[in-house]
Amino acid sequence: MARILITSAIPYINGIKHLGNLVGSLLPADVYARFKRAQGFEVLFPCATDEHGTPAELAAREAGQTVEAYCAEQHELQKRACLAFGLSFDHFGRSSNPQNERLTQHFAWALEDKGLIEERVDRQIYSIEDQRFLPDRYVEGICPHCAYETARGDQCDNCGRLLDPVDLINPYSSISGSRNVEMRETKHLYLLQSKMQQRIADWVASKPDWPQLTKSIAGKWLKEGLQDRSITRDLYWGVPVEKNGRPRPGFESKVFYVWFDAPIEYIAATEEWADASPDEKRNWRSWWRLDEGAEDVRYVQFMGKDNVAFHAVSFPCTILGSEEPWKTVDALKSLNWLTWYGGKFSTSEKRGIFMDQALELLPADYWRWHLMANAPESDDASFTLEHFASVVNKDLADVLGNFVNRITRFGASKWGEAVPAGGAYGETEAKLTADLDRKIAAYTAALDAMEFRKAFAELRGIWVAGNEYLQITAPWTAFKTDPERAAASVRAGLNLIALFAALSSPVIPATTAKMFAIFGLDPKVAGRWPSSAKAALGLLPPGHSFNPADVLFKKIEDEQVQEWRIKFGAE
RNA sequence: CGCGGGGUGGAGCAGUCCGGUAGCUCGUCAGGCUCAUAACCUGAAGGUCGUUGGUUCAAAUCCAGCCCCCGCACCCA
Repeated sequence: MARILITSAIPYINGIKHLGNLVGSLLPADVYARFKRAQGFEVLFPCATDEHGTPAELAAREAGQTVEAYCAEQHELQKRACLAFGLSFDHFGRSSNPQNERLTQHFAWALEDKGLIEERVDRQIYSIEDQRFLPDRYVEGICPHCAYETARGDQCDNCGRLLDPVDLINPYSSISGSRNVEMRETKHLYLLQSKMQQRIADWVASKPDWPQLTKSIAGKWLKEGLQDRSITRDLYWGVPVEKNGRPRPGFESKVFYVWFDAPIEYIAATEEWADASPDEKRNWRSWWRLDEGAEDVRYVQFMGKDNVAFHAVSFPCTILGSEEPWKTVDALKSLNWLTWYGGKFSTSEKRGIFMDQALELLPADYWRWHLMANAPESDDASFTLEHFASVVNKDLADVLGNFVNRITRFGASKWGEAVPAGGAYGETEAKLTADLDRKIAAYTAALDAMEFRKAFAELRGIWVAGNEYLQITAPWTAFKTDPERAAASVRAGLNLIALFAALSSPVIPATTAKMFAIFGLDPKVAGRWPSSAKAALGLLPPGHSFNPADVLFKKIEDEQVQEWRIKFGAE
């Protein structure tokens, strides 16, 4: 059976991520990983924090910490939040670890060897007050094209033109505001992406199954023509620029650009995963090297739409340019943005809910269900607490939770806490299983296609079918006239709980565990992806004992919504 | 002429690539049921698919123009 490698865009180190980041890549990747594991595939799902770059340096300085200490602390916070959300990474690494440093230098060396890297002298803005070269986005000034007053160094927000910061009129540092800046010459390494134009175009053309959004973004970049780009920066914090194992002359105070080393961390995190458990002799190269066993690997990436160009074009330049047999992405799922009441999630203005805060309000599954069932797939989607409460109350509490509650309570009250014997499945059950098989097939197909909204609408329909079945067989009525029939109906209902648990495991794993626990089932065995509803209805034999669970989901009250609205800055 | 995304019953969305009875969830209303978290099940009302024009036997779907909304502005994706 094929192996599946899954990555999510790695979260930047600064701060715990908000719900938009979560649903944009981390959560869909996790849902897909859990789905594929349940189907029996060998899955590897590594993740990491993206730690390098100017923002981390500045944030550390503001916090009065060294950047190393700052990143170590932030990494632990993020790791804890991800685990608490049930994100099932096989390893959660750090792009600042030695594995990534070695691999980044390896790729730079390989690219240079193939004539795809050259030194160029740039003129760049140096801020005397800040004692540093200013990256493009930290230089502001007047746009030379449209005279807009606060154009950023990389792009004018008024006329949209891409700019070179040295062309700005009256430039100043947006870090300190200082106008005491000057132009200095400095050497940088350039990745000659222009030479890769045809190879990337051919490679993209070999991926006809990519979704619309992905193809259009990649197509746009290719149409405009790939530009050579600088892959080094004048920073302290990053992968040092070396040559033959020594600091590269003229680059002693430079590091690789964060966007060059960050995607390499996908590979490095896999190496970290192997190194973390030497006893198991994990072979990370068998996941990434086509010459070392990776030809049976299917690689699926998840990311927000802003990251598509880097994954569909830039990172492939690095990989393909090396001319080494590295695995490249097969399927690429990109999501749009989640907005907070139609506006932006904002750290500084305290708008929106962050992962750690969310879990203080409600368990992870509440958020996971709502976010995935309403994932921003075709367009940006707006998160509102009102919508969240409505979806949780209806889908989780009323449809699924209530189903489990009504059948276990009724069964226990009439037959005791064991699956009732007696009666036999008949025509109604045959119709039910035929209907469920159709729905399960549609659900499975949607998950395979990574169409999450559609998938979870199907799953909800499966839960509803359980309630419909109980309504039709009405064991509470049948019990009076035909107890055998009622027993069969309750037996089917109890088995449906186990079936629903298995089917729900990708999205609400903690609830799945609770549902299996009702019957003392081992999730590893019972959690395997169901192939036949008919077989599923016979899983729990008569006499199998169970414990009616507490209510699975509590409803969200209007007062809570009001309270949270105020607390999290809803407009 | 900046770039990109979008306008489908009260709300949120699917359908648009590959034209052919307008679909789903919530909400509303009515009925049923009473095992269950005032829950569940059934049914109904409600839309000339932003707008104008074109192509066609036929357009939400194809073509052209126009209008409106949302991102692209410290932090952030």
